[in-house]
Amino acid sequence: MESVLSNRERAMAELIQGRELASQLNRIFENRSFIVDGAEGGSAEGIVNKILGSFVNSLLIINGKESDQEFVSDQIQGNSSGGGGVSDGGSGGGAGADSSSWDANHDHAAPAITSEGYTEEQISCKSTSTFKDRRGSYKRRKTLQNSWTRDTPALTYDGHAWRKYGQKFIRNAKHSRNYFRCTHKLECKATKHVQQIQDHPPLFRTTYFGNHTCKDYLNASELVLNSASPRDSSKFICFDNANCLTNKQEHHFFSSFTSSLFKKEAFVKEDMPTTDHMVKSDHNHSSPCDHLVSNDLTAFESSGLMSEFSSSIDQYDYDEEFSRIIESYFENEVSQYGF
DNA sequence: GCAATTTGACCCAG
DNA sequence: CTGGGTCAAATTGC
Repeated sequence: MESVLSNRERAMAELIQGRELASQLNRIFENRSFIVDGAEGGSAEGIVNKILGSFVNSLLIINGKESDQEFVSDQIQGNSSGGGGVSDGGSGGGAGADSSSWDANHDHAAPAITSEGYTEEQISCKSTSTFKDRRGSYKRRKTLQNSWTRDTPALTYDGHAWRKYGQKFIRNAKHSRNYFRCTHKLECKATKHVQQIQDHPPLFRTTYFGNHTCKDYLNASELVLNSASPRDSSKFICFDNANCLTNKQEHHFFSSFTSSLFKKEAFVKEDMPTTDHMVKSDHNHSSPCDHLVSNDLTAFESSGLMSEFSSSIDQYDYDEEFSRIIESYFENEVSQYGF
């Protein structure tokens, strides 16, 4: 049996390794041609995953759960590698960042609104339909311009708050399709729909339409986890703070960690180039790269790492030195990128 | 009471 | 004509 001191030293080593990886990440952001060895070591995502892996490893060591390391590592890698590794979750759709031709189309397609909010055309139809039920009275968009899709194994947060406005069983599809629009529907016309296209392993296809014109995508505090079934379509995870995430008492570090991740996402949205995570980018749309961090959240979320992570923090009676290292680990290194 | 979700109705592009 | 996309009343949850 190894002593706590020994474990601590090894945990420190893991953290130091993670620190070095964070430095690599820094170099990647500074020089995108940066190359390291390893299968996916050269990608920002890969390095982020390694950082997370190191951090989790250190916590597992501290808690004597090293046997789980391999599992944890597999989970992290598994959620980040391969075509299906895109971890924008189904319902947690991302936001478009481009200028939106769809917005224009959508706006243009929107018929003249009367004082009652209906077009003259629609009003003319009242005679044939019940005056009371005006459902479906709208001008459907003509094309799917400015849309793009993502296939992901899980449903994760994408930085935006979405409201579900419809659900439909699609012909020849096993699962229903769920329709979402931005919560700020008055000022933002971004929409998306999510459909589970595969059962084993689960694969969700999210199709985005238009771009977010609302500015507070960092304020979105909820995450739709799974909308595959009607009953499950309203599961949310609150990322406001560590409480929501872990159902445990707030932990300063973890809280800052999660909030930092979303700051990072905003950074990535603006500065990162298109990555290969977009399974299909069509309609002349250059994909917004907003999933670097989301992927990592997925890794935590889908593998149960979040709970493991937080519980480890809770259980470990860390001293000030350890706390300092952890905080500097992210604040000094990663915060350079706006985490 | 308010906001979000559910769900059936309806419209319209293809 | 069909079926995907959207609307909005009803329902649910906080």
